[in-house]
Amino acid sequence: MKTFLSRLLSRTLLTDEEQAAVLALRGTREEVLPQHAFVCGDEEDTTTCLIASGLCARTSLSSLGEQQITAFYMPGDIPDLQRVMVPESASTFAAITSAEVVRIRYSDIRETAIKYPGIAEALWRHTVCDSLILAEWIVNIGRRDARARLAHLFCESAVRSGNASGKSFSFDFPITQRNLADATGLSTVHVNRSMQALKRDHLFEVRGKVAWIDDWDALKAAGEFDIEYLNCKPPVRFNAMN
Amino acid sequence: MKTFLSRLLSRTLLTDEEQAAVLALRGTREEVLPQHAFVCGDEEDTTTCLIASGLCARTSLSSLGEQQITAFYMPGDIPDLQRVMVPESASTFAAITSAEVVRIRYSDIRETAIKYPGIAEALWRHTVCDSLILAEWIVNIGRRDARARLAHLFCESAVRSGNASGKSFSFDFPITQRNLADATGLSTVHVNRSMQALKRDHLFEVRGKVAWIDDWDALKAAGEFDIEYLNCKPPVRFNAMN
DNA sequence: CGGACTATTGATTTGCGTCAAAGATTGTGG
DNA sequence: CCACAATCTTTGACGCAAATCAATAGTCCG
Repeated sequence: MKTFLSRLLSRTLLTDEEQAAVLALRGTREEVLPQHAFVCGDEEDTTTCLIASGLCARTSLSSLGEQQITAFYMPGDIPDLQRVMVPESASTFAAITSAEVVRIRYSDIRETAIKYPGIAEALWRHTVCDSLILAEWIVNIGRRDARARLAHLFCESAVRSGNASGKSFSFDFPITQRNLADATGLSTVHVNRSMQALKRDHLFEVRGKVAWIDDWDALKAAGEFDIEYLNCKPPVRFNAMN
Repeated sequence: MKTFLSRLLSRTLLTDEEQAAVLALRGTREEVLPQHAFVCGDEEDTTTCLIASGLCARTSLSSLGEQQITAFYMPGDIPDLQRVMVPESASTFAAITSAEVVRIRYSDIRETAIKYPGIAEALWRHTVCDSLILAEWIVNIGRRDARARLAHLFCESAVRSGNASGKSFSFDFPITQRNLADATGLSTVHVNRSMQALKRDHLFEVRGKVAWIDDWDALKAAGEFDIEYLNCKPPVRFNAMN
């Protein structure tokens, strides 16, 4: 629950009492194997899943059995937070790495949000930030070629990993080429070739589950990446802090 | 403000007092010409725009000057509602038809939401429903071919127009082929050819700004359209109605 | 050490983009 | 009410980015 709280605090100011209320949330822990799905959004399920560790993705299947990843989620995220407001919006998720998820009843989250307006604000802001990323993905998939599409995704990953600084740096990158293909709407073969091109140009490289960025500015340019949409602003609060 | 209220009421139950508070919101009215942009999201702007009439779209420009539409908005929608929570998330919108927008200070909306938890809930739910559509668009653009992509968009439009019922029906459709190309990530030429294919198969046709659907089930199948994500559920409320 | 993913490579095909130009609509002002 | 401009739609020819198919290497893990 600690990671969840710090994720909320990164965007919204919370009182000590509210912070305690977040930490008081309880759920049941669950292990998920790498590359396995873990929520099929059945009707009876009344829980939300907090990612405690590992990297996960929201996935949708097209009729031909092709997968599309619509978002990545990191520890502290609740990928189906939207169910607090729209319970019938079920989705499927997959663990990229091995992961631990904590299933929290969404009615518990809802009650906490009703009791503490600051928490409601934090959660609402969280869902908004999520949707800003979704809109950017539509632009990415709809209008950029393979190279730029991948570069953009790598930039986003770099910033969200929290390691983006300086001209060159590295960060954990457990995402397989198949996952990248699912996220960008490309084929695995073409992802492979495009990544080789990025490597050749000394922009981006993956060696053993670690990503290496040589020239951050050049990679951002290649992906037409504008960091704004990730909203890395200091935390705010509009509700009164009584 | 009436259309806005009824849009909120379609998903969330509000008390009479809350309804009055929504109707009490004030803004300045503005006309927008067809196919013209109308919010460039400059720093100083502190307003949100409610669509009073007309059809609008959220647009993003790629570096090559190509446009991507990430969402369509109808009367009663507030396309940049997210700014209530994340004010720096500015975007550009374009009127598809001639439109009237009402600029409301987002601080006004925020204060109303703080005062009336039911309104906060309604707005939060509204942003969630928006983002469900965004996720579906990612799947559409990422994994479906031109024909299915267009069919899916037509299905969504049909449902959101409120006219979808029976085997065949029609509804207003002022969206040009260029707009469709911008929304689906295709070229106008290919949109044209794909629409001719849909017409040949008696699935979908546009005649003079009116869409005609001959075989609703077949069109849904062609677009792999599952109405669930549009969340056409009766209104709910989780906050207490004191 | 063997089985199952994951990555890489080459050959071939195709859906879709681009370019270009001709009609069809629509809207505007004289 | 017509003329003319602007936008939208349609068509054809051509090229290319990316998909598909298929097979070979790595790599990880029990």
